[in-house]
Amino acid sequence: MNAESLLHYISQHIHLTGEEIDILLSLTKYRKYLKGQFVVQQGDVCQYESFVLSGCLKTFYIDKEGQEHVVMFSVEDWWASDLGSFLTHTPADYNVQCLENTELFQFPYDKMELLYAKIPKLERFFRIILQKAFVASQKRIVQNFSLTAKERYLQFKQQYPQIEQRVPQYLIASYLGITKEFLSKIRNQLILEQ
Amino acid sequence: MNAESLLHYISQHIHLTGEEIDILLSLTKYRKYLKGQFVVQQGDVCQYESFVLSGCLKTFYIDKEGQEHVVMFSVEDWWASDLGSFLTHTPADYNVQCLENTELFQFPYDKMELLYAKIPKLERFFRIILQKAFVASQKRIVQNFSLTAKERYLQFKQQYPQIEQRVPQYLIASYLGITKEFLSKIRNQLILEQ
DNA sequence: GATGGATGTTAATCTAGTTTAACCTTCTTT
DNA sequence: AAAGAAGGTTAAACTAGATTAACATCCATC
Repeated sequence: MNAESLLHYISQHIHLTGEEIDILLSLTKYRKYLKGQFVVQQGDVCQYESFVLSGCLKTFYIDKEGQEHVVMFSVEDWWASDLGSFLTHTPADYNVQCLENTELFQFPYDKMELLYAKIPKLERFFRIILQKAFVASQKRIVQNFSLTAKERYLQFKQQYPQIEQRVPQYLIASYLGITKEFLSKIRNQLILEQ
Repeated sequence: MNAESLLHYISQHIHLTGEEIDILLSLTKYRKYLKGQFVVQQGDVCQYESFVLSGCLKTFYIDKEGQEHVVMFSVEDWWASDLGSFLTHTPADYNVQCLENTELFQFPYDKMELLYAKIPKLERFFRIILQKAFVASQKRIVQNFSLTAKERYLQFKQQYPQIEQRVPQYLIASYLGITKEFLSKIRNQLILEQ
């Protein structure tokens, strides 16, 4: 196990003492998942906020027509969870599934209040990362409206070059809100263009 | 001036002592705007997080074609800001404009760290409202992909009946990511249906 | 009460992106 | 090396929603 990357990530926002680190590690847990395994299933209550130590996951939603919509990808140093379900302890709207063998560091629902009580600085930490996540989410909403599918794809490639390499095309299409056939057409166009 | 509604809103999430309330009020400010006035302008740095005491605002983005895209509406007991600009102190991507005469309670950028230092509980407060905002934002992304324009309109009416009454139709169309002409068509369809 | 600005509607034409369906290419697994 | 799965491509027919343009309505204010 190796919590180094989590501690390094946290240290970019707040400073924890050795004692606080011990408390943090005692109240959270490390877990490995295999490619294909589900960390959260639509309908179940999401029990963890999971920090990605290694690997890659997709968060997706199955709509009433049975269509899959990718909400986000999570790679190293990012989070995976159905936050809505986790916070309100109600059934999850989303699935979270591993696209590769994955190592997670999990913050359990029933330990959160204790964690915040023992390490109040964590309030600040989560406030800061939520601010960033919210800003990014708002930006994505506008882009989905103001950009064409081709522009969104180019933007995605530029913003997440690592993810583009690791994830199958049809999932990227889903993330962009288009069909895999249309993404294939866009890619063909881009090749012809240069 | 009447900070009651802000204090009531805050009290739903954390408890402030009388002394803390005094500090809060001394470091923030009340301001009135007229219909049409801009609270934030695209390109300027956003100086405040503003809590809405009364009135109504739109946050919108002008794209490179000059088209307006409404990102959110803010009414009583909600927030208005370009959070990305506010947090990173960089030029705003969005405009925030009053749709009615509006009373705001403003948290200044250069007082935030002092506020957090003097009232650490505010970290928790903002963490909690950001969690909610992020969850809502993620949900909107999925809905924009998985629902038709008509379904999104019905959903909007149901979720924000107050806003639908107060705001011109063409802005609702923009919020839904469709043209005013198409929204008009949808409304006509809905009338014919029943 | 007329003028103008802001809002809303209707209808014809157009297009970005979907659907369907067939086929191709790679990995895995046996 | 054969046989599937899983992923990716192509192309024709289709549709949700955009665009354009003309007209209608509701006001505020001179």
